Amino acid sequence: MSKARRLNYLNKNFILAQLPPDEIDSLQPAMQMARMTPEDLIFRANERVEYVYFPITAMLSWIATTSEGERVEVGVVGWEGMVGVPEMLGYSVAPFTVEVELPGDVVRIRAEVFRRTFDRVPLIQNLLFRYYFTAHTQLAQSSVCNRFHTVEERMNRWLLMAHDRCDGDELALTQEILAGMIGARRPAVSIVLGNLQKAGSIRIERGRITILQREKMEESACECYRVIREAFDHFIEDHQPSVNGFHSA
Amino acid sequence: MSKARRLNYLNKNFILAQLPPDEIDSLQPAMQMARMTPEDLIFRANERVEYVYFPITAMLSWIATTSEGERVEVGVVGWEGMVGVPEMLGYSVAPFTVEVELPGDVVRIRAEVFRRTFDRVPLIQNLLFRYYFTAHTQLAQSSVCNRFHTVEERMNRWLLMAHDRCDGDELALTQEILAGMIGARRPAVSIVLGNLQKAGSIRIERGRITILQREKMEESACECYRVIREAFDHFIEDHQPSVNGFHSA
DNA sequence: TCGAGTCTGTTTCCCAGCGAACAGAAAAAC
DNA sequence: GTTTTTCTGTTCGCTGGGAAACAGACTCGA
Repeated sequence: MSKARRLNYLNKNFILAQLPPDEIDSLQPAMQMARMTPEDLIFRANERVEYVYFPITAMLSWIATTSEGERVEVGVVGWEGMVGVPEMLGYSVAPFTVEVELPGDVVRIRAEVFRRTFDRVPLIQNLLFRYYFTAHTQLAQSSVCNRFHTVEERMNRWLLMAHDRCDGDELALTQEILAGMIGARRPAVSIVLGNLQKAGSIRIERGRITILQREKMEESACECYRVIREAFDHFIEDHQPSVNGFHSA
Repeated sequence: MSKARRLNYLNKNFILAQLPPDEIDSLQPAMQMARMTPEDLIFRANERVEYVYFPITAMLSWIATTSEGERVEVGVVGWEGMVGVPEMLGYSVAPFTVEVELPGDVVRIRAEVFRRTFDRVPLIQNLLFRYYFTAHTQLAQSSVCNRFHTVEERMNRWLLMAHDRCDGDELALTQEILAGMIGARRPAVSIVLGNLQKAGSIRIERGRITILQREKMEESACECYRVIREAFDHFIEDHQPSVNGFHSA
């Protein structure tokens, strides 16, 4: 699986791309493009949702936490998705935290504006329902992966998923943040990253990880990456029957 | 939180109960009541979905597995829910396995019949979308619980969730099955159950666990039980504004 | 240019729970 | 009844990775 075959979508968000042109036009005044960095919070669990977000080059994460402060990512949201569904369904607070994991651009729309469109257009409801279903598969597979697989396997999976959603081969994140993503301690991450670098798969710099040999990482990742990837490919394919090559590689 | 306050719903499935009477009438010929036991498979991952299922007293589980045969439950489905949403969205295969965990009654409807209703009635689409959103919270919390909490905490959570969905205080399951649910080995389950019995919370018999002191178990469970419970309460409450007391205990 | 702050590499100790194995008890089949 | 199967209780060695701690390296602001 190569990363290249998604480059068609780099310039826009997949969900937004499915909207009929006249709906896009009507949303235009309420849309803003913004550059987000990991310091920007999207939602904190149980706080009010004001905007819905459609990532372009940024990568967001759903984070689940315990009262002891442990945290693990349960799902990623990139150019293929959105966050803010709860508000569309009439829930005024988000059930968990959403953070910016990799800096980049997002489109945001005030929740009440997008909700009017959502309520009026069955196509969008169906699209988001399908997206949520896809996310369901992602959550389930992450769950079994977080339970049974080693730090090394989980890290391979995460880096590949991040690579699918970022712009280029460089991931701007610290090992501390990465540890929070895969639900491990920083020292464990440090050791595993060191091994990956020795193997030539990645290059480590302060605050940055560069993917060098994606293929090697795919080999050593657990099947969870493939399962999740196929779920998303299936979602994309359903709505883009005319695009050649996306799912056939 | 007491179990008693849901007894109103014991005789019917919550989703079905929300359907307009005329829709129920039209579905009636395609509906069957069936008694299911853990030997009956509902869906196996990647196989075709023929029926949608609405549990009454049975409890079903979503199971995620790895290629090594490890397995963990990622969500439970009881009287409050249904399985078969993928088929409604046009996916002909289920993304993961669904099994009967506790024996009991279910209502089943041929998938293509229920899909016609789903396609025609926006109310049902919205209802199922909300249900899926609720399940999302459940998956996310299960994920962090499976990652960080001890076997004892996870078992307390699971037993409470099962107790909420079964008929009475007896859970008909083996320790082997329970181990698969919480993603642990059987010996660990055996030891923890022994401790719970010593504490007077449960009674263990061959193939059966009886809940004796629910309150004590709620105290020693992690917060994950409460988080998931509140998500479901919220879902139920939204659609039952006239029912007093359900959410206020 | 220097020092404070941040990020990374590594070490040591320690334990929950996995893996494997087996004996005893209950149920089911004969 | 007796045999066979299934389920449960328990033991023990082993290990991945959690918890804590610290030194070195890089960055940036004053």
